Amino acid sequence: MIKIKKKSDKTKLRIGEIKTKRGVIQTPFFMPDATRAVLKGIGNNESGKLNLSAMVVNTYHLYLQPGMDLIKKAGGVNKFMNFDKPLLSDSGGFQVFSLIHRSKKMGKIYDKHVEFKSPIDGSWHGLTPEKSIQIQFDLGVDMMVCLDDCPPNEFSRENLESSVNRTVQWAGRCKKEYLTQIKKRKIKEDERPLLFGVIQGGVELDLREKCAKELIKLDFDGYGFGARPVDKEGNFLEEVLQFTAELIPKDKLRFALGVGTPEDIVRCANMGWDMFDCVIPTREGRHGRLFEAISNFQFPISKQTSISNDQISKSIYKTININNAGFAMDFSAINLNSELVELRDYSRAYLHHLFKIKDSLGARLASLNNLEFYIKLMENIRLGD
RNA sequence: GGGUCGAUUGCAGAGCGGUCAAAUGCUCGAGACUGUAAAUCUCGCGGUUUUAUACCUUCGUAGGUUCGAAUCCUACUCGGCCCA
Repeated sequence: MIKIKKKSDKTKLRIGEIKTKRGVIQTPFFMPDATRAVLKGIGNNESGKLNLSAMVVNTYHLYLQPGMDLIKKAGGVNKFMNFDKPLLSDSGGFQVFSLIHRSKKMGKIYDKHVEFKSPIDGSWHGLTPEKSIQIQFDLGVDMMVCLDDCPPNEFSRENLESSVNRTVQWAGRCKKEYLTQIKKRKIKEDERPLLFGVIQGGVELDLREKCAKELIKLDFDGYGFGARPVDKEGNFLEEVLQFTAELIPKDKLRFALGVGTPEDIVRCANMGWDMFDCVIPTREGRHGRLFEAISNFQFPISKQTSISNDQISKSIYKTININNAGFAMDFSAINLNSELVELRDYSRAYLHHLFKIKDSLGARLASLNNLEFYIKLMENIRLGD
């Protein structure tokens, strides 16, 4: 499925490409989260400027709002949001389960399906693996994800085990429904969306292994890393990520869902993970935190492997909080090295001002800055070592 | 000129004898954010230190009553409104 073009001799980093119906994507790559079919505060037509590989939308959010009838009438989510590059839809598992794990009132998990309450209007909905897949076909995306049971990492072993069992069982139903939909919709082989299974198991390595083995039997295009990639204290689960990457067949795509900080991405790429998505660049941008590359990615960062996250982050980038008083009079460019004219021409003092007066242009500029940083980070990783 | 109401910590604005360094909101200062219930949330915001049911300074100014005053009284200063 993944065509490997280059491998590192020092690490597990692999550089390659994958084919989707909307085009070829160079790996490893990062997808910003456009959860509700919009890159928050930015818009989707920045793709030309930003050189995005792909983006992530969410089954759960779009099903609730604006609803699938509308998306179908719009001609699919790509058309609706005016984005012609590949899209991946997340299954909604993470959202529904995090909703329920945060408040039991918000839903209930059954073996066959999951029920949840819409936080928007309080209405009740059911989600089955089949329904999740059908919705994703209706979205018309390039890559889709099986509905999984996503537990918090600190769950008991017993709970993690049952979530693995449920995830595997649901993955089987997803695959079956996927094949049914392919047939029903008469989708040709080179037009079919890629399907990902999600490996759960929390921090229990043997459960990760069990989950991976069962999923591999079902044969997916790629496999994702389920659950949060960090523990409660925010420590990156390096051992678990490393172990899980090894479980996935070499010709399959490895998708580290929700990863992450730049240093987490570098480390995961060096473990052989191919795909990433995260809210960090856009969310932190909206909150005024800007990523700034040290030495503007002049050298390959994939060399940095066995050193700690802290060291990696210090050697790649620093962040600034544009809200801080020190920027009030800083008339230097937001980012002198940016490809985007507005990031070169607007000053930090002006961006500081925009945040102070809460004008959305501030969020937009900061998010653009961070996305450009992430995209350049991935381009740099793809240089190899 | 007469009457009347008011003056509170950057702003607005509670408080009307002790539990008040003084609610709340904003501003301000800082922090968090990892398959987005996040343009959100957290903390700080008179000073000092031994960080405490501590001390000092503060509720227009100056006095007074009281064990005790931002809160009551008197005068003054300034401001709003009403009447001349």
